[in-house]
Amino acid sequence: MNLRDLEYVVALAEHRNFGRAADACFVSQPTLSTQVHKLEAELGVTLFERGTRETFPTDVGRDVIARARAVLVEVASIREIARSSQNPAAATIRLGIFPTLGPYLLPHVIPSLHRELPDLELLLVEEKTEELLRRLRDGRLDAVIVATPIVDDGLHGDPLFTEDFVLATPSDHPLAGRGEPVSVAALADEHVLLLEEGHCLREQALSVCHIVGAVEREGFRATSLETLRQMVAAGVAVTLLPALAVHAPVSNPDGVALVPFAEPAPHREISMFWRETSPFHAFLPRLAEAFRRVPADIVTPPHTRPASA
Amino acid sequence: MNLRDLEYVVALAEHRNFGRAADACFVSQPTLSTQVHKLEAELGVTLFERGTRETFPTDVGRDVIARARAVLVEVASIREIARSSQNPAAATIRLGIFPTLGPYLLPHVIPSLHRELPDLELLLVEEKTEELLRRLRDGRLDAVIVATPIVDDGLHGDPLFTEDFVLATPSDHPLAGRGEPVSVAALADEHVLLLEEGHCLREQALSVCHIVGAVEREGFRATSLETLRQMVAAGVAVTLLPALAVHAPVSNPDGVALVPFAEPAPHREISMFWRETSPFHAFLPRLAEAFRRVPADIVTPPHTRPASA
DNA sequence: TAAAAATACTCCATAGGTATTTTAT
DNA sequence: ATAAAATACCTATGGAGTATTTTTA
Repeated sequence: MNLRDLEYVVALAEHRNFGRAADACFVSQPTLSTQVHKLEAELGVTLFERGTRETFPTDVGRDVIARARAVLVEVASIREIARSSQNPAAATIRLGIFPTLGPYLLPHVIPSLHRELPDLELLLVEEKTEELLRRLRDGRLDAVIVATPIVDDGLHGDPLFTEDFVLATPSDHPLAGRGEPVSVAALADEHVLLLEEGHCLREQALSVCHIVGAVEREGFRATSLETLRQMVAAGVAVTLLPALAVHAPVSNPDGVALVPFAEPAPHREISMFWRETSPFHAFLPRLAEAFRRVPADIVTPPHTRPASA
Repeated sequence: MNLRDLEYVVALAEHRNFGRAADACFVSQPTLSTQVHKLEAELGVTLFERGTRETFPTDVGRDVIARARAVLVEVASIREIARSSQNPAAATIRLGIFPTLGPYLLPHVIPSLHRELPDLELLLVEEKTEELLRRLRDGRLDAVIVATPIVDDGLHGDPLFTEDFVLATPSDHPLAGRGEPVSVAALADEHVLLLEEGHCLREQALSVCHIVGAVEREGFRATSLETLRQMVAAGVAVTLLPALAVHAPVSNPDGVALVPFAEPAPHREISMFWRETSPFHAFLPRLAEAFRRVPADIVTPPHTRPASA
């Protein structure tokens, strides 16, 4: 058994086809085929059921491949430990961020980040929270930025900031008023437009609705925050938008009125998470620090009670 | 990098000497030397400081070696998963047990265990609890039997039984009486003989002493339970012995009187622990079950309140 | 001057390649 | 009939050996 063999079985489990797995490993199909065979012979078990159309792992195969993945993650971290001992700041970090935050947070952070850590390479991935955490746990991501609370097991979390929600209404909506803060209670009996299932913003807005007695606007579920915004502009209903999504450099379409909530405003807590065993464990607090550099008039720094106006 | 290289650096970190590490890996010194060099070149870091008298890991080396160990544990578990898929009961289990229990528990369990699981190979290790847990966590043991509570992180525990303590006194001691149960409170103001530091039996007996106001007999600390027993026989002082240590097939020396405690008797909880990620995770409950087969007149099965007489 | 590690060099096991055959739908 | 996997066979990288030199306490 050697590390290359483990890459082969992991690739084969992934691609379910010897030829494609071989391509992914940059070897020929016979090479991958014989090596997988040899590993099966060495272990004395069949790891894959070969079908002509598709190849898939046996029960033992699944267990073995899960361990093989763990081995490869450890090996990658050995390489990273060695590299980072030369220059910790020259890391390549695979960072995941969820869709209703990423596009609005990154413009505030990336420029200064690039200035402070010029050798840092950030590979950004935008996925829903559930997928981000899955990828973080199995080593496909090095860190994620998500809204707390999360069910964490073996993950280390570092709070970044608290982001208030604001009310977005069609301009001619009664609640639009003249932009003065409005109480959350004013939402009672409103029909609120929400994102589709799986977005954490949907759950966050829903929990606000449950508290004050608002209900979801039936029949429409937006697939992105931008769609949501456009639907409000089209006069369909009101919605909750996170603060970063309504501040410069983001511009708001005509027909949408933004109404801040009176304190205590509904909000969400944003944190960065990584595996305690990550090879970047010592470096990631510096990255988190950079992500805290969002103007305090947009978000609230962690461990700070929102000041009542 | 390949798995053999990782074995080399782990062995070298262990033996702190190229020649001895090479012997341990069954290769020649130049082979190990060149392979370690190549790995250092590949990683671009020095993993070991070479001295003529001794060789030891650099800071990066220590981190790398820790990960290398983790890799090798995972690889061992891949082999074990494959093997156990053929015959789960033919496992070779490295089982640790602490010194004041092992010699008295095993005779009650091994014979029937051997009958029920004839293909099972048990490698028994007797060490103090702290060392057992260290070895369990780093993969040198597959399971341990220790007294709860323990600080567990990622360990799975399965309660085995509750073992009462009995009072052992010199035969001419006032508390010896005629063997009738004696209250724990009777220990107040007694000087109790204890084991040396590091034995969990010492801590267990000490906590009983603290409750009733007994103190440690100064000047003597026994290094084993058998020594303790002999010192009681010699009339030095009283002590607490665990139930299994005073029942057949163990025989007690002349000059020692055994006095049971009245309910509720002081006792200790014995459990088996293993890593949640152990390749034996599915099998070990069967082993635990076997270790519960101790006559109920000696110990109390788990989740059973001791019946008041 | 000894003990330990590094170097020189040789060898061969095996990972990997190409060409081809076998298998299953 | 066709796509996929297995087999045959060849090549060459690199892991492991022995013999020897270099290093340092």
